[in-house]
Amino acid sequence: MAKLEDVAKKAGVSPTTVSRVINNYGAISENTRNKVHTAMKELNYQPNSLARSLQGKKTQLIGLIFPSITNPFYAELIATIEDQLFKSHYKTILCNASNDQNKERDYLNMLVSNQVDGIIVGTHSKSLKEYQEIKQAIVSFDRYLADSIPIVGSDNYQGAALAAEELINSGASNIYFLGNVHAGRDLQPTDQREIAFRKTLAEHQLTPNFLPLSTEISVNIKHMMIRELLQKNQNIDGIMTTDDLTALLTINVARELGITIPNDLKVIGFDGTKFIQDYYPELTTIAQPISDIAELLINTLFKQIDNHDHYENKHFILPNKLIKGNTSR
Amino acid sequence: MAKLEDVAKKAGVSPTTVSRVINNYGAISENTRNKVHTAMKELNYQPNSLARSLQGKKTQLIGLIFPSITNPFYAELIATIEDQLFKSHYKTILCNASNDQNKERDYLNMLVSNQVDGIIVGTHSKSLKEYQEIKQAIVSFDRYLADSIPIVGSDNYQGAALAAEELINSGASNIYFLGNVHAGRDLQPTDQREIAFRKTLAEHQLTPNFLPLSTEISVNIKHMMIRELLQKNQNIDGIMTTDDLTALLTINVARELGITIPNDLKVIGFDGTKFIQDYYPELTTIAQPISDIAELLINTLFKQIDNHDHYENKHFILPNKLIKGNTSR
DNA sequence: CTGAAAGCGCTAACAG
DNA sequence: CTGTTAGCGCTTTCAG
Repeated sequence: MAKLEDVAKKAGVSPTTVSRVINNYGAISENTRNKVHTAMKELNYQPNSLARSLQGKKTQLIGLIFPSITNPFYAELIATIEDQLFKSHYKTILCNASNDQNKERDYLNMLVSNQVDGIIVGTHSKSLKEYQEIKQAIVSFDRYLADSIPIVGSDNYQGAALAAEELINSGASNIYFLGNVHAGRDLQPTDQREIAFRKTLAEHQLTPNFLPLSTEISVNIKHMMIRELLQKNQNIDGIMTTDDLTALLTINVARELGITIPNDLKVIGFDGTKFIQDYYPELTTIAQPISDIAELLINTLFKQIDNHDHYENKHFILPNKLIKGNTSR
Repeated sequence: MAKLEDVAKKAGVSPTTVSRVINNYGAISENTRNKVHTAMKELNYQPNSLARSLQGKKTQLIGLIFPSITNPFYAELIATIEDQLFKSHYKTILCNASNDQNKERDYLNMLVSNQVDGIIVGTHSKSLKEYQEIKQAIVSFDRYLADSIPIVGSDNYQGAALAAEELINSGASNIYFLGNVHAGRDLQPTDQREIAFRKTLAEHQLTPNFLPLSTEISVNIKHMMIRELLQKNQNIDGIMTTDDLTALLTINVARELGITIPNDLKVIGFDGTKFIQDYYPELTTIAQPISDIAELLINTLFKQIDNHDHYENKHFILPNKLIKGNTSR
């Protein structure tokens, strides 16, 4: 691996000069600049980022910690963030925490050790105490980590209320909520979905019903649980889920059991990724504004990096939209 | 950010001693070890990886360059690789090249500058000449990059032949191949799918038909093109696609047009991710051995890193499997 | 416009 | 068992 000094020798100049042309710093004669460029080409020189960042220069690296990359919602959010960061000349280090606290901690430490300029956290398990002590710029997607860490998310309350109303307007009255149900301790932003569901149904004098489905359990088991629910409870006529994949599962189960959608049963999902709109357009769902979320996450991070802004108990909330398919109405 | 020297002062020892306890190197008395640990805790010390790696120590970082993370096949392959690497105490830097040559080049340079211990490349556009000059350990998924870069992939020929035979055995005779069609210049491993398709049909005295669908074009346009094909060509009775998503699209179009699957039309996909098996179990498809691919990619990389093995025109090929759903037969 | 020298945070001989 | 010293590859005063 050629180093700066090699380039300097080859070009017949000092290391300082080479550094200057690389960084476009100070005044350099056209002649020496050319000599240096030629030498760099010939040696196939790649600057060593480690050495450079060791001086305190920015790494131009942003770490993302997310619970999963196989879930289309996270995949699209991550891809959008990555794309926008790239356009701002930042590279992304993606860490897949897999809903595993220890892994999350390891990756967080790795990011800190590698001096990333900022961190975007999207994990949804209970939060690590380590976040309290982070010195770098940091922002969270839809989850409380610490008072000093700003949160960006969609309006879970509004979205879920929209979903419940859509089911009710479609004529459903025996409605179930499938998905993560609030554990009991600290309230996270996504718990607003459950709260909105209860409230909206109450406003219409309807009883809210629940099938708790933790993110931990396997898809096959979820499938089985939904199947049991629909078999035992033939009068269910409305289901809202906390993500689109569970809605897909529900539709599959309904088909297996000969339940007609939307006549016998109305289904509405949550997330509304491009993936679902492309490959499962029939699904009615609540679409989160992925692109806006990404942009706001990044802006909030950049304000910390560039202006040393500091936040305290800050929560940015973006509105969701209803996408009407054929599984409701 | 506390540094090693701060810890040393606080513990009343030399920097070397602190370095020794951090790296578990040499002999240290229980007493000093404790003092150092206490000091580290109190200062919330995180070693600076950059400084450490600058000495030539390994970074324990592996870079992945993939064309997309929103495609379920890549998402699952990436997640599997990441998981296995993590278990071997390597962290992953995921780079999303988005089918963009310049982005791919930028990320490659970034990985080299950041001194990653190895690189796994899964992009499928035409290859950058930069790969010729890479000095680090490197391995490619299903694509030729340079003679010195080993390739790991599934048996595209066998998989596609399996798919074509499944359609023929299901009674199809007017069969189309939808997906990437070989451009004409250099032959990539995935081009074997098209070759196998032609060959297999010829063996059965059938004419191969094609609807070329580049990965570049948008899903909506693909949808439209498939719709036109099926409308104009009512006697098509078999379709094989080069990925499962295109198969999903085909099924959607068929439903729109009132074409019954598998009676009127048999469809078979390619990839067979867990995602498809979970949420679209009816699809008949060719499953790539994702977990084996991940393992072999990593082993091949580790042999270069640990044993300084060197490969020349090496191509590892893993077999595919048929997964029977209800869209064929 | 160009160079010499110091130092970023850490590790690795070499001493003791 | 512990400390001193030099140096990884680069940037950055400070001189000229």
